[in-house]
Amino acid sequence: MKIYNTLTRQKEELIPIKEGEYKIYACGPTVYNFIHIGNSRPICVFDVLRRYLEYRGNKVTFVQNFTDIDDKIIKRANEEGSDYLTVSEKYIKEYKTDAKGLNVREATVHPRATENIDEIIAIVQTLVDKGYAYRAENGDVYFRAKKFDEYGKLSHQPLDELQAGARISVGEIKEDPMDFAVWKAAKPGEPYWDSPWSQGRPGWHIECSAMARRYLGETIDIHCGGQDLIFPHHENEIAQSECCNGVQFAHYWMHNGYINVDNQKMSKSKGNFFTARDVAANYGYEPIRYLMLSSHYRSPINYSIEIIEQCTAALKRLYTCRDNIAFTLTHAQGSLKDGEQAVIDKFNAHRERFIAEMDDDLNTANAISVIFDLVRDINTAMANEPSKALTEAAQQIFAELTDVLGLVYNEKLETGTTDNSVDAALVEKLIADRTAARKAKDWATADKIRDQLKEMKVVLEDTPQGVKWHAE
RNA sequence: GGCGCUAUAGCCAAGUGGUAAGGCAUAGGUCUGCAAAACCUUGAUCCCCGGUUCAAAUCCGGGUGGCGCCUCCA
Repeated sequence: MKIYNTLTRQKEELIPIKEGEYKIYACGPTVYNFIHIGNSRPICVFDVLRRYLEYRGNKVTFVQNFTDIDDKIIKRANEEGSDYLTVSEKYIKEYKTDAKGLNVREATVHPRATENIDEIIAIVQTLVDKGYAYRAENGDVYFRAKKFDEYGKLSHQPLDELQAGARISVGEIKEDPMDFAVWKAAKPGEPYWDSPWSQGRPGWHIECSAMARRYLGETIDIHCGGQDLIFPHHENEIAQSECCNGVQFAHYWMHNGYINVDNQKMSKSKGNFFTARDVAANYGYEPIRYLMLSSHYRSPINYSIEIIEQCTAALKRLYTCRDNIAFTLTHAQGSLKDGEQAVIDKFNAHRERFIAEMDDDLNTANAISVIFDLVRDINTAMANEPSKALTEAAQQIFAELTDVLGLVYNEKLETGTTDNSVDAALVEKLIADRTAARKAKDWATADKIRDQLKEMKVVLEDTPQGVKWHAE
């Protein structure tokens, strides 16, 4: 498999440290608010990376952190008149609700910054001992960016150019404008932990270095995150980890593109964001996941409601196919018939292509197109009185491929309506009445019943094998 | 100022040398009592101008438009 490595700016063959095992670290959310559509992109994309690696027979250890202590969280707590723990607990819970809705599997470990203070202090201590970090007079501890020769190797920014353009205030306390905080002394009223330098809290970048090392070791295979984290966050992580441990931090760096709104970057600070929760309320979560996978993960996506509706329509086709298979399975019989082996061969060819596309830098857009090609073949086969054996083969490969992408995971495509319950017994009775009316060629009555069912959000399909219905 | 990304049908979106995947929408057809679903058919001089090549959406040069990072942000 090849993936694009931000470090080298090219597609590279993905080779793990230990064959058959991958250690992946993904930067998780700072939990001070509901996640927005943009936040849901890395979550979905890297969930697919993990699923695919496992599908190909690898063991994956996937670590995603929660930043649960941070300026924004403290600010939020002050606004709400609560404390940082209340805020972070609340939004971790909300995050998990959204992640579950997006069909994102729980990470192997979801460490929290505040549960790893000892590890963080240990790393800062090593950096101070080695001369890479220093205590400022106010109790902050800063990293000497210029002391690390390779600083800038991920973002490919020459140090002096960074300085020229950066609007970094040359604080009195820092030796150099490029230096960044690894430990921040608490201001009055702020939460703090004891440390050799001051009562304070960890800087943002150091926590990822600490949690990656504690749960995955000094060198990991893949580090993931959004493109906006390349600088300074990931650059700083590299500096801290490599100066501390003396070995390469991550072999591969993967970064997803942005979600834009009206071609502008969506961000919490701009306020032009849509939360996943809000979109899900009207369309369900799955169209969001579909959208994230419908284009290449490094390309920008321009979000709009129209796009979400197109995604919903596309998904509907997948759900219809799945339902067609299930319906056929209720009456299909026997082993493979003449000519059906050719259909199986076609299915297998689709699987091969699916794998080839995913192997090419996780081309989910093409992987989806393969699934649609498969759907066409399955639909054709299902319309042709297939044997039970063929129907089961169709069901198997459909589930197999959609599961790698984590799509088609609801009992029915959520429409956002609050009441999805249907009285199945009543539906069956009305269908029986309608069937009787149709037999008597009483079309008026038959259509009336169909309209009645439609008002109940039940859609009918007449097939040679009987009436098929589904709730919308 | 430095470093990058991007421009493909009405909309979304693959495709890095051999005359354009897939989805949505549209139109026509098959099937159906009518529908629905499905299936078939239907649509692109690949932003512009040069160049390289037997051959370019794809490589090179130059434009133009859009966007991002360099500051908290997925």
